[in-house]
Amino acid sequence: MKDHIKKEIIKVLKEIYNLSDAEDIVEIQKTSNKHVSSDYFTNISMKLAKTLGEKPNQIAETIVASIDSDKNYKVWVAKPGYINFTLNQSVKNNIVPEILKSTNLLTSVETKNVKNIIVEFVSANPTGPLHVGHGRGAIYGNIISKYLEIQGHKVHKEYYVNDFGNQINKLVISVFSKIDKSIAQGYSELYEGNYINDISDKIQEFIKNKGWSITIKSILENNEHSKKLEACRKIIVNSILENIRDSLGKLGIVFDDWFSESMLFEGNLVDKTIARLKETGKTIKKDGALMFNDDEPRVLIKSNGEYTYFASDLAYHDKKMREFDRVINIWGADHHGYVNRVCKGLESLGHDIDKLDIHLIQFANLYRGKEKVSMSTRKGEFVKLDTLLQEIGIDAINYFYLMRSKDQHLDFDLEVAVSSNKNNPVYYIQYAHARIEKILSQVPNYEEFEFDHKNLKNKQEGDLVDQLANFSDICKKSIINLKPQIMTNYLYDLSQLFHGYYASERIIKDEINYSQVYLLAAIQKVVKCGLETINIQAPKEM
RNA sequence: GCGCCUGUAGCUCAGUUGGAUAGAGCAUUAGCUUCCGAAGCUAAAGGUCAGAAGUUCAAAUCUUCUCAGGCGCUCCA
Repeated sequence: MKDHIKKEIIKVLKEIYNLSDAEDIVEIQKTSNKHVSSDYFTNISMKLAKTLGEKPNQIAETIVASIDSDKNYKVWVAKPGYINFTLNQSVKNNIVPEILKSTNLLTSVETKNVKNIIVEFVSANPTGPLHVGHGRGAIYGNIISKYLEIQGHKVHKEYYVNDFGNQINKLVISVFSKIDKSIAQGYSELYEGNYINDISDKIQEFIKNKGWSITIKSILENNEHSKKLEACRKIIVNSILENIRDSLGKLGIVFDDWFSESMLFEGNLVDKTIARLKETGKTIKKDGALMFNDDEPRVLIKSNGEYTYFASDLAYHDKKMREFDRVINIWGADHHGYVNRVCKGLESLGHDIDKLDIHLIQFANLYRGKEKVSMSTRKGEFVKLDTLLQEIGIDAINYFYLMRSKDQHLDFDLEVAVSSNKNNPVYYIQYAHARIEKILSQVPNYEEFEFDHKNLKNKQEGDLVDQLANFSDICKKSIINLKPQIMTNYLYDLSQLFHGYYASERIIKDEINYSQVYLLAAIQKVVKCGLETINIQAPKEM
């Protein structure tokens, strides 16, 4: 209908004003103002006022006078020159059967340009269980991947495992020092927490089973035992990774690959990447270290010969850039200072930086009522993601982490998230779905009756129909632009309209208006579809 | 000091490509059950869109500056 109106306007403009570029300047917009009872409007007369030297109102009247009359809508002018189009309600009502007939409500977001995309997210260091600080990135990365899949792209979800370097050594020391306290000497800020104790038990059992009759200290310090140390290191890292994988699995997050940093070194990829970087002349030697010469020199190889995180990260990204059409990283906002460095490095390696998309996620604060929940990672006193899941459930986790733009700091109130009332948007939306289910179950034969577009007349029905008609646009905005919060907001608004309607209009009555039942069925279908796209269940009863 | 994000009602936040009188929820106040789930609904009240200047017929939205908050600027990862 929008396109039809646009064509009509263009036609008129060409006739009256002989405008050759009418196609480019005519815009038909959806009316969002609540005080104006129109569905679409155009601002074309304001745009033309200057060049034509006429008042916008006058131009609008002239255009309207030339528009062929159409049964489907009314055209009218409003100051200072808006041309409004009010669609006939019963024509709009046809969205209801259209939705019900559709086998896939999301076809409008499908792409013709299918790409091979890697989404890397979470990638928390394997030095402890996931805590609530990891939650937002995990849920966000998962939905971004899903959104890209809905669009038809080939998506590869990857977790980058930093199992190389200092923090892993520190982890090993932390575990070993539980067996022999003297090992901790000389180290500060070792990892603490029950999980460290659990793993040290595991190591002790492993050593016992192997029948090794050597001290834990000698495994660590004696070079003869380097293979034994390596075996222990693997057990430690793997048991943490298992825990992480398990936590993510409970959240419905499954990765296609867990790519390990040490693989980069085993395959000499880091050296190869650095060698290529050297060829570009962008590296310098300074104070015995090899540096990438960006705005500021950035260390690749330390003066003691160790590689920095930056070095292996460049190798990793180099690999991703070669293997995929589009590379997406989900990082915490605290990494933003690092973005430029990686981009510059990749550019020097000859990559098209437009292929790389780094999503920085702002931090989320958890509250229990007014009290802020501490996220301190010191001494293991953090709230684990598992604990959060147990407390509020998977649906609330998804919704609350997705309800705000990634650029927005997020305040997440646990008391609201566990409440079973209208204060909790998740319950409110799910309740709408369940309420409709209850009604539909009482008229199981409704499909034997015809939908009549003339039988939805009141204001609330009109508002609901408009909101249903918006769904396709909302999907585009949310799914194509990768903005889940647009979906959560839409579903909340739709539920609100529904609950108001439900309270004022009785559906099951002596003479049932089956068109109303169809309307509810369409609402339910849209709610369900919307919830599914953001990984939330649509319960039939609750 | 430099960089990124944010600033809209008492609180938490929507606000589409710049459009008409600024939108919800919470909290507050006043109401609504012989009836499909009150796990709900209706209404009132609440605004210097951080501030200033600019662009425009039109600015919460774009530009510049100022102020405030969060985060980052290691031979850390």
